[in-house]
Amino acid sequence: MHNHEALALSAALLAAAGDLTQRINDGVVARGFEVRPAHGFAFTRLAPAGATVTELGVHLGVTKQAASQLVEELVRKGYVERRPHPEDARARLIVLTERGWECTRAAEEAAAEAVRAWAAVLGEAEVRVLRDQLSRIAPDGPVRPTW
Amino acid sequence: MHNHEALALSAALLAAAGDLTQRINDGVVARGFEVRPAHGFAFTRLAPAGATVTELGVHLGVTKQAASQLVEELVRKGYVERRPHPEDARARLIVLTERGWECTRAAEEAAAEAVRAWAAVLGEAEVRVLRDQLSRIAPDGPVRPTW
DNA sequence: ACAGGTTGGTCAAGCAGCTTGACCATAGAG
DNA sequence: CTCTATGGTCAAGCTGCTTGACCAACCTGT
Repeated sequence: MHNHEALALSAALLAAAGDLTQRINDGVVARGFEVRPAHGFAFTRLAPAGATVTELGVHLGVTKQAASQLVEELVRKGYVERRPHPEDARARLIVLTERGWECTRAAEEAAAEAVRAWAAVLGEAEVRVLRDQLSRIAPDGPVRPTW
Repeated sequence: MHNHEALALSAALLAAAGDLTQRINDGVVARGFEVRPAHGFAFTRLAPAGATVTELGVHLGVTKQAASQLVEELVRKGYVERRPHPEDARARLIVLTERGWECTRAAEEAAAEAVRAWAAVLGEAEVRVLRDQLSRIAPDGPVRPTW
């Protein structure tokens, strides 16, 4: 593979990621939630069993202070709440509220919608292959919100 | 494909894009260029035959004012220069300097290096398939630098 | 038991990079 | 030869991040 092809791959990857991010966020906003993409990335970390502010910062690739500000905003908008951590009195466990779960489901719907558009171009099977390939590349790297 | 799988695909795509972006930029910086990722995205638009500030803004997904500021920074650092536009006296054609071309080549090398790491995991053929699939999804969408 | 260092979280200030709004010069249509 | 649209810059403002300082709670070793 020549050098300029590698750069083209990068550009295609970034364009696809940007396209998808915008489609999902647009879909969520259209369903009546006041959020930005970074919030969605936070939800995917919080959904399973909650997380601390510091863990959230690692997941998003930002400082814990920035993560704390983001949580503050989500609390204000009613999507999450801070609870005392069951095992560490210093920490707080951030968990989704019912509204937060609704928003997460809306994001899943919007994501499925966007991916269906891809499936129409590539075919269902190809999309599955694409997902499998991608998941082997950066298994649990941080989702860096800005560049 | 279930909804949560679509969201997982999105996450994988974003993580891969973030990973790749950082690797490329790290590689370019290590080769002695003082740039951030947005500059690289600008270069890919400027490389073929130059571009106007407005065109650059469209490519990057920002306002022309923001693009103008970015160009100003690149001029200051010696990577590009503003020339009178051959067909429109209002416009200016932004073109790469020799140093700009060096930086572009460095980015291509760094990108090839990063993609080689992927090929070690997926196999050369799979990477080619990946690129082809991606290029069919968002052919020339803007590279949105922030979210 | 407790001193010393580590870790989770917040407060506060600063800043980089973007946006909006205003403006000028040139282009292009009628 | 006006009238509107377009390319570009200047200026001001804002958002979301960073760095630095700090407190409270944890966790060692002694």
